[in-house]
Amino acid sequence: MIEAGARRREIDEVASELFHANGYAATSVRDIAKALDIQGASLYAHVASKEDVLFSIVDKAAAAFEARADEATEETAASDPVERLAALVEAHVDVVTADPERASVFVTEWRHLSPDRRAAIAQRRDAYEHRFREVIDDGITVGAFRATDTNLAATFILTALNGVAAWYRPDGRLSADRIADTYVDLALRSLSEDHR
Amino acid sequence: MIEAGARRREIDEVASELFHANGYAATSVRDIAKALDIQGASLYAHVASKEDVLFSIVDKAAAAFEARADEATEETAASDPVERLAALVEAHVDVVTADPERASVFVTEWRHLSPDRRAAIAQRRDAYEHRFREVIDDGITVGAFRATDTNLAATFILTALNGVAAWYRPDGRLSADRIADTYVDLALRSLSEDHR
DNA sequence: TACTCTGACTAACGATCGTTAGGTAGGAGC
DNA sequence: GCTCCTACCTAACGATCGTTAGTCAGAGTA
Repeated sequence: MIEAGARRREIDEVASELFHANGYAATSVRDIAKALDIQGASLYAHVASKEDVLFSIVDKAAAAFEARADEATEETAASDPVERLAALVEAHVDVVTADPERASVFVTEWRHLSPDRRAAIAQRRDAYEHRFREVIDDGITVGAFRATDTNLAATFILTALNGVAAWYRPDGRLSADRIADTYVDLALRSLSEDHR
Repeated sequence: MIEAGARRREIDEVASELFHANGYAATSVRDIAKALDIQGASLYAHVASKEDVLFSIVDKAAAAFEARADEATEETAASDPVERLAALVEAHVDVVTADPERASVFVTEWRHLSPDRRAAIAQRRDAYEHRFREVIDDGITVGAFRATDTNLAATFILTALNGVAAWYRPDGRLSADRIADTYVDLALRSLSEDHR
């Protein structure tokens, strides 16, 4: 009971790659099966539906973002908004670069979930994004940040962070750490008080 | 000969909406036809293939970005990099908000083009993004900007700009102008020299 | 009036889709 | 040795996919 399906995890893994590369709708159940060297119908011994696979991936990705944001928030709970935002940005980039396929599917394919699940994910995403808005607001209050519109600033930053999932390659020119550091710097400066 | 197919333009329009809402792969030819109150097969009186419709949309979007960037570059040719980048960012947001569905399809669905067309679009996109990298480099040279990695900074900004296509609604809380102004501010400050 | 062109139509093609049904080889547990 | 379970198989279901073929009403043109 401790081993909850090694094959099930393989399915999520190859499905992540295929959904990332070609999109959910353009990936068939038989495509996923072929990547595992089994028949399309055999997948249904492990999975109730194609959408279940998508949800499993999206759900895990959401949980990963939430967990790392929790850590980042706890570690920097009492510190100033600048450090807290830096920790949130770094955590986000870490999650993306740790599993870019999964993150990419989370960001771009969630609209293919059933209405119920889509709504649930939308709510979690909103709660997650709220953390960014909150820390930006705090920063404005204490005079560390300046922004004409908190929501827009948070969207600007979060969109840029999510975009990493679309182009990051583990064997690419830029290490995950380098990206995280640079993005923290860009995000903080986009909100910096002392411009010009 | 001056009227190059009013119906053809309608097809692109409704296809943009459907591709934006559900994605290219999840939108059938019959879906597009239904939105025009005709039969699926009747579309082929105007169009050679489904992919042609996608390409038409993507091609027009690419042309719109290029044209507005040309204008922005000409207007600010001799001025300083700060103004030139501001003009580029504003132009980009303008194009996106002027037709968010088309822009969204351009940003997210181009991978479903045939290899030839995909390569051609990738090249145009690269040339377009080069304008941003160039002006950022110029800004660093004259001491107006600071960035540890020009490519990464350009990607950060461009990703954020493209993201507008995903959430902008003409009847939403934020006007297109407001978004453009705020995003110009955020982009410029993310590169500002005098931080802290 | 006769002709052509335009923009639809119906019908159907073969392919592929997600999914179900039913079967079976092989290892684990009694 | 018998049973059960796991993980796969083959075959097939009905639906839907992009696309082609062939037809036709109506408008414009000679």
